[in-house]
Amino acid sequence: MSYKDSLNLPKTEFPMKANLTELEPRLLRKWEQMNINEKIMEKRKGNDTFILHDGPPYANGHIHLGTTFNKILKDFIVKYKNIRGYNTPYVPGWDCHGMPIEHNVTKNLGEKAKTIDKLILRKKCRYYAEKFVKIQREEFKDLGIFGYWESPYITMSNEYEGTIIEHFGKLVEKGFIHRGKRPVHWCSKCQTALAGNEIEYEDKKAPSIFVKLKLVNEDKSLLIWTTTPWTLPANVAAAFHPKEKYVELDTDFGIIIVADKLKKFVIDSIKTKKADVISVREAEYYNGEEYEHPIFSDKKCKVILADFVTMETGSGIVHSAPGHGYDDYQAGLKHDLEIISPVDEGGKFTDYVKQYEGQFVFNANKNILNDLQEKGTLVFSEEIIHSYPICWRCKSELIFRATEQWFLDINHNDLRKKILDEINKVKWIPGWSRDRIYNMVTERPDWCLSRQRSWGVPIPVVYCKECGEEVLDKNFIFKIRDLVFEHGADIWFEKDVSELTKGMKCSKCGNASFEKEEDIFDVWFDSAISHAAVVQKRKELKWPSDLYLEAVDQHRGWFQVALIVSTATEGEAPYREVLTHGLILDKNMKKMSKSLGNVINPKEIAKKTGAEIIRLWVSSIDYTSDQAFREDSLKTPKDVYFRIRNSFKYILGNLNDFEYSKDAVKLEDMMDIDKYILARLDILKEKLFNYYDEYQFHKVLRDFHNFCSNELSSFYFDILKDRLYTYGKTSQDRRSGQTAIFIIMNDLLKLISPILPFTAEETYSYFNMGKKEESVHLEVIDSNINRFKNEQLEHDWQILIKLKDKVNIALENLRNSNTIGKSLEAKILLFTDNKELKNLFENYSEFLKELFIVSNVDVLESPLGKDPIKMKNPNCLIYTEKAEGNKCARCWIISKTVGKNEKYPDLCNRCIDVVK
RNA sequence: GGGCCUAUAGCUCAGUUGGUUAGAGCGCACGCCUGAUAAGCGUGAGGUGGUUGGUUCAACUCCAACUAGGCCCA
Repeated sequence: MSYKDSLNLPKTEFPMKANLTELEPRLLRKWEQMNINEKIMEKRKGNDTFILHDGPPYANGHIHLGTTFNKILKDFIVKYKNIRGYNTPYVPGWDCHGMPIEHNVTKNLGEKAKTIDKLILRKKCRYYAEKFVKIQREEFKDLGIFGYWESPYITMSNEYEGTIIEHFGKLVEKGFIHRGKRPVHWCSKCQTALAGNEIEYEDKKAPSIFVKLKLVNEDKSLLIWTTTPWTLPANVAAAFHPKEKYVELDTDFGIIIVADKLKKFVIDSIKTKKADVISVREAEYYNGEEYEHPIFSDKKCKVILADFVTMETGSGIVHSAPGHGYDDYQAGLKHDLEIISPVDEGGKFTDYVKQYEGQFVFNANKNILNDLQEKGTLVFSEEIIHSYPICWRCKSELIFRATEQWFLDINHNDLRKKILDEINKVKWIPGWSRDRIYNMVTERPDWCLSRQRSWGVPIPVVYCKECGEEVLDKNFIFKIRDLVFEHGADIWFEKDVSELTKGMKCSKCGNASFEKEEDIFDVWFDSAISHAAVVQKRKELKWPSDLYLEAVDQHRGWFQVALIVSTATEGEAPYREVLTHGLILDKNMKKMSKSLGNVINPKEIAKKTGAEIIRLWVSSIDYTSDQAFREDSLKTPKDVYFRIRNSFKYILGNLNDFEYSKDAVKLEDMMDIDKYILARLDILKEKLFNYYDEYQFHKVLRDFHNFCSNELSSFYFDILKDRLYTYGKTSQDRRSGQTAIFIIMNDLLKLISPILPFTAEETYSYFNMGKKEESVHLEVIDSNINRFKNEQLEHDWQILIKLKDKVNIALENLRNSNTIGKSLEAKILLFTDNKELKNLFENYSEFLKELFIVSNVDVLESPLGKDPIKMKNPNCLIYTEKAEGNKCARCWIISKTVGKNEKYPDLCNRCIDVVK
């Protein structure tokens, strides 16, 4: 007969199949309805805070795998700190101004863009940004991320824009802001500066010329090569590479100086018959040497040393015009060179260059060549075709032209040094991240704050119409700030300048009419002040933040700009810790980009597998290095997920008749194996707490999964089954096991809830734990990790488990010889000469067969004649046999007691007691 | 070209201050179970440690160069 009904088999509604794509929306709705964030904040009020300040993603397009990765990592930390009881307000934010949005909006406008009113364009940009803030917000929420989604920070809000202006005022007040020249890509047809992604490249014809620059004191010349003769009037220096050797050559064109490595190239290019090497010298020898200006003969210029000089082509000596080249500009700053840019907005020479005044630079090339020729300094000239930057809109060739810009002086008031000091106070994770930003700050130039664009926060400065004097006045700026707080930054463009400057007079000439600055702030300035606009202003937050967490590109970006502004205005860093993660690349470790067509949409994946699996994937990898995402990247996380889920299901099923308050067994009354597994639970908790605290999520997941898989499923649960199923329902031993798995469930749920918030919530709803919160995320995990630790048990069980592994090998041999199928058909015989092990066998004499899941275990007095499996240290011989007796119809154990009882002829004694 | 990073089994990761046969999970192969069953258990096969040199009695671990890839500059 069947005794199945008399068993306590697991029973639960908790579905084996997760069906995450159905579960997740359901729980999201639940959280939305109960307003989970508000509830959590209410519950944690007054507790220690942990502030993770969100770096704002750009409100352009849908979220991608990188932003998904980043937000999930942040959520791990916020949810972990929360379950540990911290008050962790998380305010997500968006970066809303800037070129990419303006560019997209302008592109959509087509021809109309050229004539559109600035205010209307700004309005369209605002709609555009709003649209994507909404889209991204829903996409982030779908990933199970908690936070102030209903009141995020957006950099285009009145309050935020006002704070940007306020901080500009603070910087002005402290003397960090100055005006200076800087070369930018300039379209002389559109008469506007262009940003990086507005520049296209096309093959264009250009002159390629070698020109002699005569040394002042000697009858020798430097030889330079250029493809932009029109920049020669702006020449201020000749750059040598500091680490290269230079040779003096006696040629058909006189004695010329070129880089040793390029002499052959030069000789071939200029077609000189004579080329005798007179000397070879280090670049340093020529440093500071004076030469005659190529255009203005009475002007003297100097040789400088600069790293950017290449040995790929040319002569190894670069004609340097800081007003017309970025390298030159950088070198110019370093060597304090004059920044000359004698070219007007239309690309025509100004009166600085009398002989070419009014000529369009590209047309002037010809005349310049002629003049050089006449002078005899033009050594060689030809036409080449090379890739040249052109305007994305009108396709005309761009020039590099120095323009007036606003700068933040990185060296004012020792700022650079202070920033470096602050860097040393911050904890950078991983450690090398400190070196990276330290080197960057050491090298970086002044920060150019101004952009010649429309969509951004205006720079609140006016110029005197009469004398051109700039009014950089904190009182004026703060007045504008107040207007912006009230009306938004559009007010700057809406109001007439006379209204804005009412009552003001030029401090220089006394005139009262002004002109508005039309430039806006670099968007990095927007996000740089989030620590002030958000962390300082929101009452639920606390400055400085505990943590910033962004990808590795933010050392140049957000980490750095925030640090600069904060150090300049507050005197210290806005964060205590900075965590950097790598980037998500495609399967070939290549960057994902639209043009390569290898972009993976997280929404698509989530639709198929659920966000939970993406979260598990995020937690499974070491984020400190870049990660490849492949189609099968989610395969392992899926398997891991099902294993974890099944462990939960097993526990829930076996607790269906258990009520902790009534049925729990006291620790001292529990069976040793139950005490042991609880000791292991404490050890697991201790490790996971440490890993979480160090933000090492892949170690959290690894150990959590190993616990579920090794310690629970294949070891503890497998052994426990017999007891849970066949023992008397209310027997102490069965209740002991249930008590253990109850405690395990209670901790595991909370331990994994930061990584698997949906599954933890689902499991929690099936978990009968008496008094419950509305959500698992309102719970706090017991921080005590020394409840069950027991060194003696740990020691003993280490040996027993080692023995079980050996027994498994013995059983496998028996199976392979077709003697048994399942282990219950076997009997184990053990022999040991080790005292400690003998003792263990005595203490666990009744338990050994449960441990091995066999029907019988005999401890022998002496070894048997047959071949045993051997264990070393402690020594033990293991023999196997087929168990003797009959199979109990109820518990399936083979026992000699089966058949002895008339009433229950097919049951063993143990089961008869239960069934009775 | 410069600063910083990465490179251990098919995949994701461990490997204490250099010291015996380099570990785990997943996957894979084979087998068992059929009372966690679109589950569970067992056993096993997988690694010239990116490459090449060097230091050392001894290097995955230290040093150098190189290769491939990444970020940020240029």
